[in-house]
Amino acid sequence: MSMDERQLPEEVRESVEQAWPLFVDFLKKKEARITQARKIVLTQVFMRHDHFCADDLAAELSSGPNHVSRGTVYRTLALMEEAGLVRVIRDTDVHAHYEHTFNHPQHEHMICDQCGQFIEFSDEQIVKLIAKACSAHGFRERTHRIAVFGICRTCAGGA
Amino acid sequence: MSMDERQLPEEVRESVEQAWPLFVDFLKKKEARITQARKIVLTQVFMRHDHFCADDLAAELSSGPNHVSRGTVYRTLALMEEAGLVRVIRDTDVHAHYEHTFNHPQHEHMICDQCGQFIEFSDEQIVKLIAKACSAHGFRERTHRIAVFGICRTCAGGA
DNA sequence: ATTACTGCAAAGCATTTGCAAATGC
DNA sequence: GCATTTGCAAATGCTTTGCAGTAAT
Repeated sequence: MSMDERQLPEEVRESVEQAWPLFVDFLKKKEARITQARKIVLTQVFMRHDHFCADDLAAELSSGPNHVSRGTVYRTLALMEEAGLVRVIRDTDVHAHYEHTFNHPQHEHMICDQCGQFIEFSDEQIVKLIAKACSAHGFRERTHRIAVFGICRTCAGGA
Repeated sequence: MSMDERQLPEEVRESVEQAWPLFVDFLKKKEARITQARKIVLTQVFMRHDHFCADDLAAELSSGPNHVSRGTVYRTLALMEEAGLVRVIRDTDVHAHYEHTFNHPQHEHMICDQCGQFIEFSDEQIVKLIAKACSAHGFRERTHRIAVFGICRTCAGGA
């Protein structure tokens, strides 16, 4: 329960010191509470260099002095995402989506947050730039996937 | 069990007539069998205009003359993906991945099929082009996600 | 005849949720 | 003190799997 910040690596402490006030503001605006558990989760997030999965984080916090339950970790991560402090880079939608590729050239998708509609678009330039980035990194591309999230014209304009 | 093709809409029948032989070739190379169930699933895939989820497809085939079990639908979809006839546009990886956004500007990812490593890259041009595509579609972007799948330099070069 | 595939139902597994106890305000 | 959170464990829901029967080669 202590959340003793003196034990944190320097750069982690720095990030936490900057990010925590932002989360506090967000929570206040939402009229939600500032709790120990939320601070512990936020701190643990910044302990990770980059990518992590919710479940690993939950496992790390499942024991020890800074114990936070699995459910709370998931709930807090959702809040942090809403606050813009964390980004989902690979999600598990309720289920997998497919499309057939036959007579259906590569294209990308915009997905409406509100109605869930998929809008297809394609851009040769983008495809080329991705290929370029790959060769710059010595990465052999098999396929790529672009998803843009936001609000579609209908949902934005209408009712 | 009949798979009576005379009842299929014209353009569906056409796609199936072209795609099925490709799947047959793929299965032969793999020394797998050409089965009724596999043809039914393939046909059903082409009945869908574009996006569909595995579970819906399974539901559609769970009764009626062209009955195929849920397990088989999932197994066949995996084969069709391997054959390149279908593309996953939104997947359920084992679990969700996150990253913090604080002091960590927007960037994209290359994900190695073999070692699972995430390689970060960013390209201002791509971001601009996506924004442009969005405004062309009247889509209000909240965020986007690019994932490139393939083989990383280490896995390609080494052992 | 073999051997792979299918169907079924049960198991897996990350994530979510209900509820009583705890904590922040 | 009152309302939100938390922890726990049970539920959820998509997907996978084991196994016995069935179909393809």
